[in-house]
Amino acid sequence: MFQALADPNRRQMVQRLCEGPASVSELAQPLQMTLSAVVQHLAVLEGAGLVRTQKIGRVRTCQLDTQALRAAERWISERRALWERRFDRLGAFLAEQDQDLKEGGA
Amino acid sequence: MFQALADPNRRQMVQRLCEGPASVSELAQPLQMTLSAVVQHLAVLEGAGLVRTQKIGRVRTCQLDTQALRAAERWISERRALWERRFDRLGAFLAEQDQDLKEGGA
DNA sequence: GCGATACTTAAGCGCATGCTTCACCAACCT
DNA sequence: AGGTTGGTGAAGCATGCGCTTAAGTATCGC
Repeated sequence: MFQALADPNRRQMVQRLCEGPASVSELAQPLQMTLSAVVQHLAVLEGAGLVRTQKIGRVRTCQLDTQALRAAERWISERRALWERRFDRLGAFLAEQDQDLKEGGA
Repeated sequence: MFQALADPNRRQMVQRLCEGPASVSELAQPLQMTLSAVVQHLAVLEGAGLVRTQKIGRVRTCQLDTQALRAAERWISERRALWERRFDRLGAFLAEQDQDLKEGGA
C-alpha cells in the first residue's frame, strides 16, 4: 500500500484519478512510457486496493477507491498522535536537555 | 517519503519510535538483522525527514519527527477529499450507470 | 592502556522493480 | 471483411534495494 504510493508515476496516476475516472490510455498519455508499463503500475495500485477498474468493451475504466487511502491516513495519524501525546508528557523535558547539550557544546 | 514507509521493517522502526526515543541498538533488537542494515534503514528514514538523530558519546539516539508524517497525511487527505467531493457531484449518477451495467450484464 | 561496546563504512550479492519489446486478442469502424 | 484501436501477456534487461560480511573508528569502563 505504501509500497504502491512509493512510485512517483503511480502517485501521478492517483493524482489524475482524483480528477475523475479515466481509461488506461488516458492514464498513460501524460506518462511518457509504454501502455504495458502503465498497465503494470495499474495492477500494483489495484492490488493495493487504491483503484477499482471495470472493463466495458475493449476499454478499461479506472476509478479511485478511497478506502485504502483512508486506511493509510489512519495509520499515519494514529502514530503521529501517539508520538505527539508522548511528546507532551516527556518532550518538554527532553527538549530542554537538548538545548542544554547544544549550548554546552557550542 | 512514501518510499521510506514502504518497507515493513522501517514501519516497525517508526512504530517503535512512537513509543519514545531509542538508540540504534534498541531499534535493532526486535528486528532480526544486522546493526548495519538497521543503520541503513535509519539513514532512509532520516533522509525522508521522518526521524531526527543525535549522537551523544558513542550512542546515537533517534526520535520521530512528525512534520514529514503530517505532510504525508495531508497529501493523502487532500486527494481523498478531492475525489470524494467529485464523487458527490458526479458519483451518484455514475454509480447508477454502474448498477445498470451490472444488472444488464447479469 | 586495554578490552568491550556502539556504531560506521565499504564492498558485494541476490532478488525485486520498472521498463521495454514483441506477439497477440478482442472490439470497434467503415 | 479488414484495418485500426485499446488492452493483455510473456520474456528479458538494467537498475535499485535490502541485507550481509568484514574491517575500521570512537567511546566507555576498568
